[in-house]
Amino acid sequence: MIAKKKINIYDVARIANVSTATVSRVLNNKSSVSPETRRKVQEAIKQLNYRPSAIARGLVLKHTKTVGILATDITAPNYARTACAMERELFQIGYNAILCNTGGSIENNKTYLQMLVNLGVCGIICIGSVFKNTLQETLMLSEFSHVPFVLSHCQIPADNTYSVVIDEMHGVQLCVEHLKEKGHKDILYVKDADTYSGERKKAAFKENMARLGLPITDKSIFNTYRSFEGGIAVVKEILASGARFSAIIFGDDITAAGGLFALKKAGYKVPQDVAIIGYNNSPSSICCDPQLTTVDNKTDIMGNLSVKLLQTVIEGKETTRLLSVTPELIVREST
Amino acid sequence: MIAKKKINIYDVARIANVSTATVSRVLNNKSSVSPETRRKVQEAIKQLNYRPSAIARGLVLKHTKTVGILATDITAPNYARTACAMERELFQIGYNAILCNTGGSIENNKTYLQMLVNLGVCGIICIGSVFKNTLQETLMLSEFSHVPFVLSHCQIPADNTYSVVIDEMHGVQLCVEHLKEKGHKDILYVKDADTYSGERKKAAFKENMARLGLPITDKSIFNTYRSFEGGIAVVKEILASGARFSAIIFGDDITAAGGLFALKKAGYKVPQDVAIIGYNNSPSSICCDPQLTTVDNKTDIMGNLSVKLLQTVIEGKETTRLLSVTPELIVREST
DNA sequence: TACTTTTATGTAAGCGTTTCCCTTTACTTA
DNA sequence: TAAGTAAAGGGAAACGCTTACATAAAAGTA
Repeated sequence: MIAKKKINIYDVARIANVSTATVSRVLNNKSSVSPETRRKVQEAIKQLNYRPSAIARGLVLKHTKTVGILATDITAPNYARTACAMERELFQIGYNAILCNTGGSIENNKTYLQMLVNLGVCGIICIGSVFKNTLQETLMLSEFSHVPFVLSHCQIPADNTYSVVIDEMHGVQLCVEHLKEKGHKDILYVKDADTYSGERKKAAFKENMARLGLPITDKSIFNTYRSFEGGIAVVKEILASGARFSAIIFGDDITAAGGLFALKKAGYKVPQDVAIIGYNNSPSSICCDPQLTTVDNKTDIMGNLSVKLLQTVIEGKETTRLLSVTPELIVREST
Repeated sequence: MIAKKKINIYDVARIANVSTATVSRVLNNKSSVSPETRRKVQEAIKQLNYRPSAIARGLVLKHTKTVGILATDITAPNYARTACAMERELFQIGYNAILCNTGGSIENNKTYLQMLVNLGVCGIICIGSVFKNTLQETLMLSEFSHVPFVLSHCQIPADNTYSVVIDEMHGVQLCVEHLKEKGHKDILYVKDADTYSGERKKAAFKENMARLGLPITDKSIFNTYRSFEGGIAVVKEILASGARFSAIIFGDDITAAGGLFALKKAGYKVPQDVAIIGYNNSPSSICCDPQLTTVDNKTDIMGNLSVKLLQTVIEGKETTRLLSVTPELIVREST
């Protein structure tokens, strides 16, 4: 570590033979600096290889030009892609992104939220259901409500929040309609996450089945945990339950992949004997054999919209509180 | 937005009837504060719900207690998991993590690097080959060499850097030996990324084939791009080339999955006609049918070690410059 | 010409912390 | 008892920037 004296705005001012105010002005592209002076200053900056300290700037401005992204699990391809899209978009409009992976624990969330605020972020975007419990969530967020934030892939029953969500209702509707068209009647739904969208999809399933006049019984919906193993386990349970079915909709591709695996092991042919639909259009869905029909929920658009929404909130403009994006059914070999 | 006056250390000092110096002392657990005073101050802090500004603190301390993680592509499960592990570990030892997804362009990298420095990070960890070109990389990093940094999943030919890498040589060795044991002689390698580890793996392949006395010709190594489609394309190329082979090692699972797909379409049975090995033990590898034999490169350990290494560098202690972790072969159905 | 306005620049006061350097008080110790 | 030491806490400078205010020069304007 070479002890390198950090050069500051005074050094630049001295070299350029002007005041720090002037340097600051050229730094921030303020008007009323003569071309000649501007040139001198820029030269000095280049010569000294000077970079303004974001921290000092943050102190006086009361904010750093950054926004925090709080993600429950960056390991989920879906969230990872959304986060990437946000990052790109933010970068585009001059913001830096601080990505935090909370793992979903309430304690972690609170700590990270606090840290982001202390760090002077201009806004916060939460990806996914940040807290497990919605009440908790509402309370928690109200504590930080003085900093603009938007919820992505999630929505909570509080009227002071902004969210952009995927239209789960529509996504599931596409699945059910597609299956019905293919002649299926006995359709099962596997819920694999206790999150906002998990609940939404389940509700959407019931509603759409009813709407299309398809049978829905107490053996229409099964629960498991999101993973390959979870998929295997739930299929075993389904088989053991004696439920009638010719198609299964899973809440996520990886769970669907596990289910597919178990189904094939049990002697079922997919899609001949049973059709399968996954969710999220993750890389895994394309690796399955047969390749999974799945729902793409437009992670890029989600990310972009979230950022746009946050921007308007930051700028204090009026805007709608809820943005909904329409997912798309990707039909492949499993149906 | 409620205009909430941010309360500061002066407010606390006033309420607790002490000086700001004392408040600062209890904040930082410094000695020589009487229990009585400490209690008073803590009470005031609680009463006002005061949180010290990380920015102001950063300004005087010359650093915020954060480290930057520069990742080429957070969308790659491998890197995502490493980043998560780092984040957890950093959080553990009291650091905040700023995760940046650069997309790999030189321009982006430079900008992000600069931003991190300006933000006062204590250190930087780069995941993956940050720059495409190694020379560039060396130059670039030397420009930022006054802030401690470590390279993860990458290593460059400069003697002032610290890296933790996966022992690619060993990983590929495991693959080749495993294949040889299974009776394979004509083994192909598909390189799918122009990165540090891509090059390493290719070199390791050649070396191990030679060491084990297996044939290596100008049709032993093929190139493609990392993706499902890339896998399909390269298999078509292999088939068209007339190369002899009974096994293929891919540089990544997703490419292997594409290759598997193409192979099956072409009428090959896996593993009977041809064995396949992927790399990275990603979720996709388990979704394939047959499930892919693959190499797990210990993302958690990589993450943890990177952080530990960075910590010792930050603390200025002597340490080894290169840490190498040993990957593990996960044998599944495709071999 | 004498005035008002505009433009270009400098001065210095913050922003919210930490910490160096004092002072005061209390306690030892010979 | 007097001098010395340690503990507790305060005052104020410093960190590197932005910007309100002040000032001076240049340019209009009647």
